[in-house]
Amino acid sequence: MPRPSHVRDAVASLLTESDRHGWSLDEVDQALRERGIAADPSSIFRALEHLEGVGTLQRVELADGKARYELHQEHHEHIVCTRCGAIAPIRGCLVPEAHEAIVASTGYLVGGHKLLFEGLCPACSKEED
Amino acid sequence: MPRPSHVRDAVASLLTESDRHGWSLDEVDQALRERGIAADPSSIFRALEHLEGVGTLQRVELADGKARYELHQEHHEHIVCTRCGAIAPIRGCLVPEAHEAIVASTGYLVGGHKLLFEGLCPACSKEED
DNA sequence: ATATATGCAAACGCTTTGCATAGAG
DNA sequence: CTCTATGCAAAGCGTTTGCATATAT
Repeated sequence: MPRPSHVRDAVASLLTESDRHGWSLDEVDQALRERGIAADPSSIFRALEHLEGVGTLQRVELADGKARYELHQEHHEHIVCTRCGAIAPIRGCLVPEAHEAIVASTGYLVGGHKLLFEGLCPACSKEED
Repeated sequence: MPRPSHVRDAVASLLTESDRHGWSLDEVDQALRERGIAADPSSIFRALEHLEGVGTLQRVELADGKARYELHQEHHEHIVCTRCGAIAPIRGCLVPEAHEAIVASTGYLVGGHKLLFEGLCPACSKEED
């Protein structure tokens, strides 16, 4: 029988209770510490891995080379601030059904897509004068 | 005055003469060896970095965490084969002018986007029966 | 003589794994 | 006793940098 797993539980609560997207391992680590929970990075890694395996989380790649996780939910895109790195979700799908056109031009069978916008978050756009 | 730079020149010719997109450092290294040119990874890295700096190449991120380079050219997207990793370009822009909608929903000022399709390349889709 | 491209080796950041331990059932 | 979550330490992997060397001008 499984033992209680404080790290895994803490990671799950954190990502469930926050509406933040695209958590890196370090960001999870830091947020846990702020909640008074110190956990080893490898434990957080395994927690994220496990929660992805059971379908609670999904891994997203935001083109900065870091593994990022968020609640597994309906398809959506992200926008990342090029100045401070803040990540916001963009609900809905902005990519038209271009599958046929892509098959025609490349011969590839399209399985899915990842769309990432870049820009300035509200706070950073103010400070840029 | 600059000295001749065989590594940099070889990298530039390679990426210019091939129509392949999204070269990783390792792929460049291997292709150079096949051309009979052995170069240290750090030299290839610096060559890519330099060629990006002078505008010959551009760095692209294809969500696998590797730094990838290709000829600097007009905006286009990519599709990557989930089975063998082959990369093909998709000419034109498939993302509608959703900037106003994104500003409305997120408050971010949109600067650009990166769109990556995933699928099966022609060769792999045959072998999948 | 000066400037720079290169190789070599090592540092680095982040991810991942091996191993021993501790603690719940 | 058995099984699993955890910490600790170390290995991996790709990128990046410091340093000494070689070489063209």
